[in-house]
Amino acid sequence: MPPAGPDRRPTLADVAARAGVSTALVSIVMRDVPGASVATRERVRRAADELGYRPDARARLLRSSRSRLLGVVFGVQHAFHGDLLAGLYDAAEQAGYELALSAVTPGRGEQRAVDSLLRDRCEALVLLGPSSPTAHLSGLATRLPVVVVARSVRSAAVDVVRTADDEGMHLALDHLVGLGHCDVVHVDGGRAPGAAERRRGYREAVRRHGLTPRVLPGGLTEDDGAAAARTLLAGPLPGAVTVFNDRCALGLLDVLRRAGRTVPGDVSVVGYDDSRIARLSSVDLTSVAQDVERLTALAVRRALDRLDGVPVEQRELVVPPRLVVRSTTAPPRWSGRSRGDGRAGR
Amino acid sequence: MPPAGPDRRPTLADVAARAGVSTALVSIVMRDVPGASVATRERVRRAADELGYRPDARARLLRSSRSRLLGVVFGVQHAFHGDLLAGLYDAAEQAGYELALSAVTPGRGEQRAVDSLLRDRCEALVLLGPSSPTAHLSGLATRLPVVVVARSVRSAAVDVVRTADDEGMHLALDHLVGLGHCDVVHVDGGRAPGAAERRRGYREAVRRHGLTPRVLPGGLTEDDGAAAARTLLAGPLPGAVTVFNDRCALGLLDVLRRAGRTVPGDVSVVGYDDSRIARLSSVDLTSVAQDVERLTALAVRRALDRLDGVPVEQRELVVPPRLVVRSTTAPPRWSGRSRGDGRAGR
DNA sequence: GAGGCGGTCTAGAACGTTCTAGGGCTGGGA
DNA sequence: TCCCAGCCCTAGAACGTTCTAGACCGCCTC
Repeated sequence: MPPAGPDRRPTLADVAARAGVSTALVSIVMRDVPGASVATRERVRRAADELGYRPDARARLLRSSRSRLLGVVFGVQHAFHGDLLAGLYDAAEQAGYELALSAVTPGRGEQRAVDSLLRDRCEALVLLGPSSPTAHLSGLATRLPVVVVARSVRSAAVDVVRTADDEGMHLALDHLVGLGHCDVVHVDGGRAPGAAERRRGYREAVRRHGLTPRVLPGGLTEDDGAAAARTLLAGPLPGAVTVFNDRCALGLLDVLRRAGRTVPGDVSVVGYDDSRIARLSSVDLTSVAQDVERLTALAVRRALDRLDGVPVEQRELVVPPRLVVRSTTAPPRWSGRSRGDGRAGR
Repeated sequence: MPPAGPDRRPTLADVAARAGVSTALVSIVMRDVPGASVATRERVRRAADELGYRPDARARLLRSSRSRLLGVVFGVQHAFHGDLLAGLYDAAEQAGYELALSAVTPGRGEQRAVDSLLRDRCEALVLLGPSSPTAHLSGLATRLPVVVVARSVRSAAVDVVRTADDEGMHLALDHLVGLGHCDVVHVDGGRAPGAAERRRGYREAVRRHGLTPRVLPGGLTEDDGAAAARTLLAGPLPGAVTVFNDRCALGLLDVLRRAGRTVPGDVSVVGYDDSRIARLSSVDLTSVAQDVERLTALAVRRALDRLDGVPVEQRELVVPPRLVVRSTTAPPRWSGRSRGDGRAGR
């Protein structure tokens, strides 16, 4: 269907020649800005269609000082980043911006991902759970607005949009304590983004309820959870466990169940992220949900505010999480409240 | 550290002025091509560093006819696409190409993902498991080389790089039959890319072994697998099950085990993709592995061959899979061969 | 001493857009 | 009649690179 030569892409000039007008006018028509009569618009449009003309993003951006391009660095491994990407696309589109994606892979570090976006003349950068040192991020932020999502960064130069992870742990503990639990262990995320906040939130919440905290080393994969479960099985089982994220919780669940323990019968388990896996009917994991839509909308908004020089009041935007109660939490066996359906709050 | 004004990015001209040379010479130095003395190189490099100069990819690509840019469309939902991306980055880098990423999300269809890449002046397109109709892909391929990965397309215009899915199912069945199984059910992937080939491969292999095929509707998520498991539990259990992919297998495993059936004791299960989940020690799923490195290397190679006008002999490149035997497969209980360790081949 | 040659370097024209100035019209008011 | 405003349209200069031609210099060769 597309016509003729695979030799050269048609340009504005080709369309102009065919329609018998100037390139400037074609540009006007293609951008849908005022300055052309209806009749000409029609004619130009037809010529463009016949030639299969597509505007050249490079040339366009080269000319106009604003690139209306938002760079996003994401990790290819993290399912959660996929969700964030979807939200970012939506938010960027509403603001009239395009996204330029750059992935971090096992063979391609954050530095390289960022470099490629800088070459692309992005106006601002959105980094999903970056692992670069703070100093490096600060340096980057002197060049262009940098918004970090899902990790907290102690630097006055970069903006942060994140979930109130401590609050999420409070929700989890309120829920568990409300069910009657009084020994809740936390399986940690180590150095992963958000892990420190969640650990801190757990400690606070446990103390607030007058209980004693116990933190077990974990990580962000199922294997880390499985290892933690084995540690747990070595001693007397706690009544409940909060886990750094859903993946880790999954590994933990699996090992516990294979060891003959029932969930939530013997142990209650709370995950984090409310990932697709958690929502599956076969898993049905109680989990702390991050508000993806809000996180992404705020991240884009903040980047644009910085670009427009809008004064911002707080560098860090914290979005409240939400507890999604499913079937891995229930009153403890010994509590005499075992008729509870596991979905009741306090 | 980066100097002075956040007002304007330094350009070639700025560096040239500071180093006291022409822009052309700076260009030569930055590109590391012959045509400048060591002394000047040194001087220009220093000037560039001092200014924090970064080349502008847009302008660069605008000028040079070849963009050395490969467009990749991927689905934000699919973990497997993440693996492929990592491989594509490696392959592209070795060939001196850059990748331009465009994601398909719930709110952003394939068409839009492709359009944005076309505007970016990519030289060729790599589509990961696209769902567009064949006719549409053919149309696209008249504009620029199109390589489809992990889906087979009946169009003379587009190249395909995929795993020999039928062969994968043969491997799975040879393994199971070798263990002594004679009733193997397949849980299907429906309309998902690759599902048809795997189903066909299953049917062929079963017939070849003189057994009778039985295909159960499934899908690509854990929930689909869970549903299939419930169907299975309604009747007499087969000795073994092959499943469309690992995620689906996971859901199936979960439901079977919760119903008190043991794997591989009561049923053997084989997944597909050898995903990270399958490899986890707690899951340890026997699975058919796709050769990601080879798939991606071939995809890039093929795209470049088309660009260079190298004549290609076969439009479809089929990569053999590999069976990774883990602990979800073992001889059937009734077979009298129960002392087999489940890892033995035929 | 003329000519040629390799090594450095530069001027200026691309590349495909958008933007700034302005040039013709047409029509309406003084 | 003249002027001005408004519409539609165009010429030509950007944007930041790369590429093509060629200039200049010193040295070697004949």
